[in-house]
Amino acid sequence: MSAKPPSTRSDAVRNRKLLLDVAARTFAERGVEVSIGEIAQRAGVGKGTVFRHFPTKEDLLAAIMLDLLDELIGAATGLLADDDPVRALRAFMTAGVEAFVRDRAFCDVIGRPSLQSQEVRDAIHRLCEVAEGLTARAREQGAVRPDVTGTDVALMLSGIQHTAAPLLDADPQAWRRYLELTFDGMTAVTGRPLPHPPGRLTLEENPS
Amino acid sequence: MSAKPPSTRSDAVRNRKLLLDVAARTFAERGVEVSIGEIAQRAGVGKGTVFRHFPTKEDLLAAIMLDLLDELIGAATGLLADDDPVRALRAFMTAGVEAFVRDRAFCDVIGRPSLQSQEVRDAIHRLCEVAEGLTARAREQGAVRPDVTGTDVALMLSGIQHTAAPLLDADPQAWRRYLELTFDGMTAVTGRPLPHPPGRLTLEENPS
Amino acid sequence: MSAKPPSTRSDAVRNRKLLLDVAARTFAERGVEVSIGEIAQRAGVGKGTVFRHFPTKEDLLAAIMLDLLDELIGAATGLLADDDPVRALRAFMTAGVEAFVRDRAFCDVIGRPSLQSQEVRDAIHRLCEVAEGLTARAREQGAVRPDVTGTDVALMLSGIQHTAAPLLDADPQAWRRYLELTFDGMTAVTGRPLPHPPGRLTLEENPS
Amino acid sequence: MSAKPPSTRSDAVRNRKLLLDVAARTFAERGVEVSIGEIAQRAGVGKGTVFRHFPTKEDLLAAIMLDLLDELIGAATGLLADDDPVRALRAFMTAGVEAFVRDRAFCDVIGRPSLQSQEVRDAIHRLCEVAEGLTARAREQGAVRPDVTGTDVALMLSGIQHTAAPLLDADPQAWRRYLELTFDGMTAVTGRPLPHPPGRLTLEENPS
DNA sequence: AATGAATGAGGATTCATTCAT
DNA sequence: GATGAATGAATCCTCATTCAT
Repeated sequence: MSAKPPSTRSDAVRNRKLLLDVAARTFAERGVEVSIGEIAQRAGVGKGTVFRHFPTKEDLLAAIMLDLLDELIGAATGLLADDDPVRALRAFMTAGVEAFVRDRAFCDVIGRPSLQSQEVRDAIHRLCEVAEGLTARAREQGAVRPDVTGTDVALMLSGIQHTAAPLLDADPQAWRRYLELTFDGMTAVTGRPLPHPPGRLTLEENPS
Repeated sequence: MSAKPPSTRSDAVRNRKLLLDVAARTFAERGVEVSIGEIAQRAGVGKGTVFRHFPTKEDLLAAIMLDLLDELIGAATGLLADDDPVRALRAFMTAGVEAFVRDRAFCDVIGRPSLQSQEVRDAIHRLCEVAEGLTARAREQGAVRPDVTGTDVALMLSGIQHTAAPLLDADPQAWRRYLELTFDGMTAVTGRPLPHPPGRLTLEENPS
Repeated sequence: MSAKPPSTRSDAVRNRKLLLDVAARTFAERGVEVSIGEIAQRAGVGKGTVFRHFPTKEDLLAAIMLDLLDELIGAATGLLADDDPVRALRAFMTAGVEAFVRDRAFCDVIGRPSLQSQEVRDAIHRLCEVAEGLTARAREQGAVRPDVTGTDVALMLSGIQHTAAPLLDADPQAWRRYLELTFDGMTAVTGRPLPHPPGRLTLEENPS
Repeated sequence: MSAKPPSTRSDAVRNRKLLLDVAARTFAERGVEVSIGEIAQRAGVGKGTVFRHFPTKEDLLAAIMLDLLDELIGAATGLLADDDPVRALRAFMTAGVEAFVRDRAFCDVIGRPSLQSQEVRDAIHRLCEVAEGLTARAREQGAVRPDVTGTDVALMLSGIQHTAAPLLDADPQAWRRYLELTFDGMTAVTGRPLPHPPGRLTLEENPS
């Protein structure tokens, strides 16, 4: 009852698609702060249309984030078929960091649980699971330390982006340096286990 | 001459201190978005009082950020005297990540150049320099890879915080895991240099 | 492209008109200092509505001043067709002084260049030009002294209002006395030229 | 009981004088809008000191306006002794217009009755009386038209300033042109009386 | 008396959201 | 369904005035 199914009228479908595209691009460039007004303008539709398709700004944002997450999950799932686990894991992390680098809103949302709808939290959880699939294969083969989890890997994508963030204006590829460094940390053979148990993301609304 | 020095009157000094404390705490908890009105309310003073001490919100934020940065720089400088370079570097990074973990506004400011005053940029630059001092000693002794710079280290502090961010509500120490992983990446002996040249932070205003 | 054209939707048109009316009346009565909030209240709309129609207070003021100036320019242009140049000039000055007398904001704007947008400056310039047209005809026929310009005439409209200002509450027609006196000064045959060259209004923003 | 006599303590006397000077200069340059804070700063005293000497901003303004008016009244009174009535009248008007040209706040106050205290209104009344003295002498000698009054003359001072106002930045002497024109209007022999009875300034508070 | 710290009402402006057309 | 007009809460900031030091 809360999630009214998207209309199937052809113009509405088209508009919904258009809005998602434009909003995605706009949020990506400028973060979650962009106003609905600007998105509507860029899309060439009225603000009312945005709100018809997405009852609140949060809903619109969530839809876009879900798309992004699904894409990433899809890519990761595909990589499970790669017969070189390390290459697959690296490809996944590369794609993941790139997604963050490209999208300021994605960074905002992942970094601020208060911006996450239940659906987004669920998708993040699924992402962690595929990541775990990829990680497990590399782990089993001894290519990454035994105590690195899929959640670790997923979380580090955002961390790598943020490490590089202050450099990205001047050098859009700066993240590659930190991805490599992180990768080396994951694969390092230290003999010492990581000093803190791995995390699990909270699936429920945080009542803070 | 344009920036009048803080008053030395005892009541004003007390209030200024109170304001900095309350504002620092508030910014730390909720990020740069908190309104001056709320800070005033929490401090039990009128809005006008905040503006008397800090002519703009930006000034207040900058003062707090400078304090934080100076503290960190001071700690790092002290660690230069430690005779174990690796221990010193690790201690510095620990302190740095803790600073980010404790303070959402610090994360906001470091991650968004548009929020940085020239003074803040300068302080960040100084921080990178001390970080380089600490890193160089560890590097010279072969404890960290030869191509890791102080700026790398400083940048990674923020990255580590962001990696752990989604876990911190449930587990405030989660960052320790990622600090260790990062540290291992820095110290890993791979034989391969990092794939992208190290960055330099821009010192001037970015005219974007 | 930056200044979106006023909406043509009937309710918006009505509201825009209402807003202009109310704002014009309010500005007229109380000068440029009235707050947007008060105008909105008097118009029975929300503050946001005012800002939707006029993005800044300055824009609203400019729109009203332009209307006023255009009206005056239109009247003056019409008077160019009058076959009695002196009667026409007097009619123009009468209309002009009346415009000032009726409108405190008009006085404020004309008297304070910092309140003038480029469009307003341009309109004032056009007003001076029509005034010159009217003046020239009277001058040619020897009815006004040879060295009185259209700009002189336009400027004196405001002067006459200010002369009478302190009397207007008690006697709303008091300006007629000073208009006559000024007119007599303009038409006086003294044989002596005016002691200072005529002025030209600056068309560009004053960088003071 | 409402007008506490100025203190006679030497430092207080000195401060009062200093404040009047600085405030007069500041008001003159920038009009009645200047903040008390700026005046205090320019005078090198605390805001509290300003309010000790002048309980409200209005009081300070009134004191300055009174000084200005008294000076003008004094000069006019002196000119009553000049044996050339026309020269004297012209000298008075010159001094008067200059006073307005020099002082934006004077213009503001004269033009806006709501800014006038009872004392200021009284002084304006006295000014009109001396002006009448000067005018009468010129009138008797047939040098100005028979129906021009001292109040007319006094009022026109402000009008002349406002006529020239838009030119004054570019040409600080522009008012001379309009003073002459006005003077010629006053002295014109037209045979026609002015079309509206002379005004009298209201002495009481206007309950608008 | 002098100071300048504190106050809070008031002002312009933005923006998510609702609703009449 | 689409539109964009209306709304009003929220934000930063200014300034006359009061009052503790």
